[in-house]
Amino acid sequence: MTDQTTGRTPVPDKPTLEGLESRWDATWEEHGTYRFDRMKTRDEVFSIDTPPPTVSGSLHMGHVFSYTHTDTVARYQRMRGSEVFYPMGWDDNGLPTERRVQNYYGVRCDPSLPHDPTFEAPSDAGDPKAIKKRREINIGRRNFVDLCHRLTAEDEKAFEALWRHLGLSVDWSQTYATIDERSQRLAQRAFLGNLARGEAYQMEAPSLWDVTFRTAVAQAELEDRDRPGAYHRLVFHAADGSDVQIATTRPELLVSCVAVVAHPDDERYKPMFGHSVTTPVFGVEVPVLAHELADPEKGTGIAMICTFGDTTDVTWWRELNLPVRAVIDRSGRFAAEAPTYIGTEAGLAAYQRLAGKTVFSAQEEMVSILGETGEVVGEPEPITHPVKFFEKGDKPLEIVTSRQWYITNGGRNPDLQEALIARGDEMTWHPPYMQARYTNWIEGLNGDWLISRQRFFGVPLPLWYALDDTGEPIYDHPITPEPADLPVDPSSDTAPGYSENQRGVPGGFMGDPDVMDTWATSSLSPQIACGWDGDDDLFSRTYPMDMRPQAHDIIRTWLFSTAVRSHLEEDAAPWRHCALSGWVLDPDRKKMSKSKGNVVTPMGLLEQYGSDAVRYWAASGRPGTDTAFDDGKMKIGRRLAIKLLNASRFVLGFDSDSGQTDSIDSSAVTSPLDRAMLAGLADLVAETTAAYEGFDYARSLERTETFFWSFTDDYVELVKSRAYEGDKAGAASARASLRMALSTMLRLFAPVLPFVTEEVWSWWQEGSIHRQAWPDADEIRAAAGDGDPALAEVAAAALAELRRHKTNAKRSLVTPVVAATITDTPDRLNLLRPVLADVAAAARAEHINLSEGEALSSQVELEAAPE
RNA sequence: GGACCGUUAGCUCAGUUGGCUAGAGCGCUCGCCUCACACGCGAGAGGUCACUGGUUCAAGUCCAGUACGGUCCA
Repeated sequence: MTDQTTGRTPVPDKPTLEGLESRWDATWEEHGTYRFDRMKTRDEVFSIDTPPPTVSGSLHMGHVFSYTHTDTVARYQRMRGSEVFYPMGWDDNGLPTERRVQNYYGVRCDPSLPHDPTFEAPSDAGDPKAIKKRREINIGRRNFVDLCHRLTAEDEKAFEALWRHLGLSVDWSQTYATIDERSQRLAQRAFLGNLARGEAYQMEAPSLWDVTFRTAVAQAELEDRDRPGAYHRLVFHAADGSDVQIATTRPELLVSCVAVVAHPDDERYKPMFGHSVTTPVFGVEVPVLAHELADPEKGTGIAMICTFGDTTDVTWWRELNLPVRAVIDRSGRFAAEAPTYIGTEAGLAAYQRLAGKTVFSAQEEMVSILGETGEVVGEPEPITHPVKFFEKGDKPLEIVTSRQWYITNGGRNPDLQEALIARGDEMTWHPPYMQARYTNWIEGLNGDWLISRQRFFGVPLPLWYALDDTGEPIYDHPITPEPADLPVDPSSDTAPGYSENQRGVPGGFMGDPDVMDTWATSSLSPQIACGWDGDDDLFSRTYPMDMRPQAHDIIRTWLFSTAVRSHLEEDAAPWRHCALSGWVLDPDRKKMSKSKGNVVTPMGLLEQYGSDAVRYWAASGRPGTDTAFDDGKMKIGRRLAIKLLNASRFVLGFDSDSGQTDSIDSSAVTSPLDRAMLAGLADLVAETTAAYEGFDYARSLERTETFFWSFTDDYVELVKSRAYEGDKAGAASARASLRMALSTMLRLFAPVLPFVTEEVWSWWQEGSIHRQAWPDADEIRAAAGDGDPALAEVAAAALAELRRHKTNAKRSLVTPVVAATITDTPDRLNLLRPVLADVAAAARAEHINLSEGEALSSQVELEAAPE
């Protein structure tokens, strides 16, 4: 029930946490509590670049963990008086969504199929059994993309509902999706800018290729996985009739061998440099070359260079100016046509046995051919070696030569590399050692950023190519759209200066079929959020952004690519602070991930323990530190929230002496114990403020919590009877101090426990606690006057000493004390004297004698136990 | 192989520029219906601060090395 005149709700008899989330979320929405006021100037604004979560699938505890950290900082900044700009985006383009749509609807995209305007989503969507029975339906690209939009729209709703339940103080009127029209326009415009400035270029080059997804992948998407393999010793033939044994893990690539290579200092092979050898089976003559990347310890110390077995082959190919002899096509199979450089009948016959085979079966076939010709020595020697995989794929990557688009990122330009590393110094890293990850990644780059993807659900590359008289595309001069026409889809929009019936015909045009890498759009999140494409006013008030939070595993991808784009576009670092959060580990200290099957879904936990409790767990994880999933910690958080309700009920149960429920009369604070408590509180405020200034929400929470528990366990017990029945001044002092402490601690807890603190605030104050001023240490210190925190500590220790007697006697704590003597050092007794009356009252003692001694001890006589 | 992080009570973790007898919570044991709270309160047991050496009046803290665990990159 709400009081009509004050807007306050009365203190309930039995306060509870149940239902706080939906009630306060609705109120905050109604009052626009987290709405951004765009009239504020840049120095008044704190802008947060929330990395848009990928909407495919579900949110996991890692999201809850990391986003809670961000929210605590957002709430702190808001209370400090900053106007917080805190938009939320969704990153829904790209492969994960495509896979999800394929599985959910049981469809497959076939870009060669025409658009079907009458197509409707399969009615058995979401039913894996039914889909398995009927098999996948092939649909055209536009129909497929429609389904992607449809599914992600549902996901976005579910995500927003969860975020609201968790209590993120996001301005929900400021959402975007990296695939929405505005983001597409912006991403294409940025790309065209890169192109005009020479930062984007296309190149026919070897690139890593996933044969399952049939797309190129970038360096940032790679991971090494250890796989079993084997060295096969192949016999090459020198001109003088001698043989050379060369060990390889990929004998099937023998046909694409272009050279053999050994270390320049390797005495075994020095005499052969400059000469040539012929390959077994195929009889192709290849040179013997020297290069320091050839490892004398590996295999026989001399390696064959193929097109392309691994990234070292690519390096050798580039640095040694070798020809290309590609045999594997984009589906990962050997080409049907035998290469023309095979000069022998036997070689051609051998190739026919490989044609059309996958890499795996071609290897078996090649080994048996080598066995037949006797050009393999001994048994294969099994080894385990790292193999490159697409992080989302499950087949080893092949290297194929293809025409791809790149954005420069320092991987081929030392000056740019240095400049990007220097950008790292413009940002403050939390924790600081994370900057090393950024620097190391840039130093290890070996190529530019490959941004084109042979996929469907993404932002199209905004380009067309003129076709020459034979129908071949003229890549050197791509046709670009007018800025006003953006966004464009070159596969359905007509190139400027052409008519649609010229598509695909000689003398006509073709659209670039590729889309951009997801990160080519999401790396522009500061530009998208801040209105770079036309809202210069907003941009000037929010960019560069103040804070970018993320988990530490995406430093190399998202963080870095965003830094690249801001550097190229704005000549600036995108943010002032980078906050890195750790991972959520399962109790066995393994990273929680879907593939490991150890994920816990957040909504059940939020409902079971309450959002504040789950946030408490999350905020206990220090910045950058991996944290074990721990529902025990959530139970503690829940206990804390309940304690706050009950302690508040106690404090607010006393009538305010001024008659105003919300007022605090600091001049009433006269008792030494009250002043001591408030002095400690002032120290707490100073410490937690400093912690938040360093983005250390965990430290702030820990200190506040410790203070709060001793407040309830000791201080409240010590002043309880004085507050109830003390003399007028003593009671007034206790009541005012209790209120001041409550008001302060509620605000200190508010960033972590937004629901319960708002609930309690509403019992006695007007407006949202989340728009109140952060507590001021000086103000509290002024009220504390000459207060010394040591008095409160001595009082608590004395009370504990008296409690111990009752506990040891197995008596209730309310058992009256007939006689008591406390012994302690003179110094501590001097601290104790001013607060002795409060100690005696809390211990139910009429009188306490003091005695000087070496250390704290006591003699106590309790009232006789009833018979 | 390179870089970074970590190792403190059974568990999860604090411990700031070196400075009293190393702390908290959970768990465990025992007790207590106490006028905010039994979803609570009180008390107790529990540690060779991974190891070795060094600096210092003084080291969990600083330095060097080792071991183990983790992450990122080759």
